[in-house]
Amino acid sequence: MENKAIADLFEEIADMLSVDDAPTARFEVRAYQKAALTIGTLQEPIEDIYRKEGVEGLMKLPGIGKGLAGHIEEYLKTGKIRKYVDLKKKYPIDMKQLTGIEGIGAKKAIALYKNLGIRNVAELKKAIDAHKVSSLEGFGEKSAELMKKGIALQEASKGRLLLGEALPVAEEMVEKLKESGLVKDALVAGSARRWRETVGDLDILALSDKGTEVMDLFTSLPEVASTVVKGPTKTTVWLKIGIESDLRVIAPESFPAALQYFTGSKNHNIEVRTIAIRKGYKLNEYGLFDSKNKQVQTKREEDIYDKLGMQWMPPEMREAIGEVKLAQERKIPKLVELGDIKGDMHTHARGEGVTDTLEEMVGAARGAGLEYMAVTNHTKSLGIEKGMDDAQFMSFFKTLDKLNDTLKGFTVLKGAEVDILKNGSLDLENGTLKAMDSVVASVHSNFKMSEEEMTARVIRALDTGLVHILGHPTGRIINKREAYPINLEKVFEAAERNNVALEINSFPDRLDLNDTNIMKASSYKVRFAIDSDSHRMSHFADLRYGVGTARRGWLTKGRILNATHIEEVTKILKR
DNA sequence: GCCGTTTTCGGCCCGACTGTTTTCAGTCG
Repeated sequence: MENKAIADLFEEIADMLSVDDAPTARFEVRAYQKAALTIGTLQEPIEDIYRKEGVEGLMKLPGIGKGLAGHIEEYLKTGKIRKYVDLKKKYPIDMKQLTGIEGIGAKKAIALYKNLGIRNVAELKKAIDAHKVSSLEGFGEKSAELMKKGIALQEASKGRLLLGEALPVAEEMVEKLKESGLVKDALVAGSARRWRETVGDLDILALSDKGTEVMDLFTSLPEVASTVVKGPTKTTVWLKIGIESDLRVIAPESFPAALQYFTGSKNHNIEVRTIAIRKGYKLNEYGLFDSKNKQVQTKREEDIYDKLGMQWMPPEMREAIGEVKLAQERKIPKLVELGDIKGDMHTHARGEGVTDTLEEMVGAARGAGLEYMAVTNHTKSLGIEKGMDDAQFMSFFKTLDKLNDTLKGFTVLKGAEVDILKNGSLDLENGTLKAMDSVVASVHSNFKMSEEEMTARVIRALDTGLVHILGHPTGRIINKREAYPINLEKVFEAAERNNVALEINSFPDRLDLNDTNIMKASSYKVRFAIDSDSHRMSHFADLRYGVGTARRGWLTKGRILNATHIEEVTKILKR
């Protein structure tokens, strides 16, 4: 996938062009930035588009014309772009690293190079300490100090955080704003509202007419490490968890538009704004305005979409991948919701546990509103997780039978998360597996196989006909481990053939399948299982991340195996 | 460098905030 590399190159070309004095240069800069955004957020590998449709295919992308399509072709063929190489000779600096520091943009980075020969952050640090920066024209003591702080913060920055780490912090801050009585409403917008698997910052909106007081409270919250900028309507802080957070205080008449605007995505907003312009409106974060610049009354986000001839769509869909057209045709699907989930097909619990007991896990599942859970412990080859052998499973199932006799209105299903061994066989006897209600099969070892071998391994497991659910189908751990090489199309075919549901694992660092793979899979006749993979009581709360991911894959309730009551799920599992 | 139901030429989003500037430029989103 070359998308990121090309987007980065375009971004850097834009930065280097931004110091050009030519009157058209600033528009060229914008063109490169827009193209970088398009390519950076493209779902499909750009090399696939080029392979299938050539330069013409590239030119169909928004913001890509003849010139930029030519650059992309050049990069795909030769691995470099001449224009970039030439500019880089002029400015041999680590642009991405320098502009990554708060307060440094392209122009300051280049000014630092021209005047002091600074090429990277290490050299910048030295120059600041030698008081060379503060004496530079256009810079001063304060900006030098700010840069120094920026460097320290960048070093402490965690980049993009898991949604599962960031969202609870955002919710906590929103709660404190609300409790203060200073705001009429507050909520999380941005990529967190879209349930992206990772977030680069947290955008919070507050409805209030006491901007200054709200901001004072915000900057003094215990979650905040330091304040970056502070004004009555917009304040940016660094959070202790290593990312930034923006709070915007919005007036009531602007709230729907602000919510729409700050939820994004940027590409989605560009599409929506284009429609607004075509219909004679102007849409910005303050409101929807008609051709006489008079604000159109909107009470809710829905009203804005409605005025533009569109159906409202859930934030999870707003990634400019076809949802705008669907909204115009009024064909937005009703996405699965957390409340639709009736059971959990993949949990871990023991009769007597080192952590939480079986009874405690059942209590937690009930507390999460579930009607059933399959207990699917690991199998013997996973020693580190105390995997059980055939005899242990059969004896454990007797414990489950006894437990079920004591439960009313809740069912514990018998299952296993059976290891898919290196050769594709399953880690338990067929007879043991046949005694189970729910067999989740997963790969936990030998990740370093070729794509052919891994694909054949998983398909062989599915073709046993003994598997109900394929657990975390790609094995990726966000920010830690890549997906193992596997031909998912072939796996989806095998899942369809064998009536195997594909898991959407809700663990915040797994979310596997992810949104784009769910989309790909949904063209096959397969069900999905949104599972918590709970190892302790608190993990059931993570189901919402799996649901968010399913919604980002545009899934409806009807596609979800465990969005059915116990009677029906039992029927489906029995086949 | 892109783009076209006001244009194949002449437009291209803009507001908040900060620092160093005495009226504005750079950064950010």
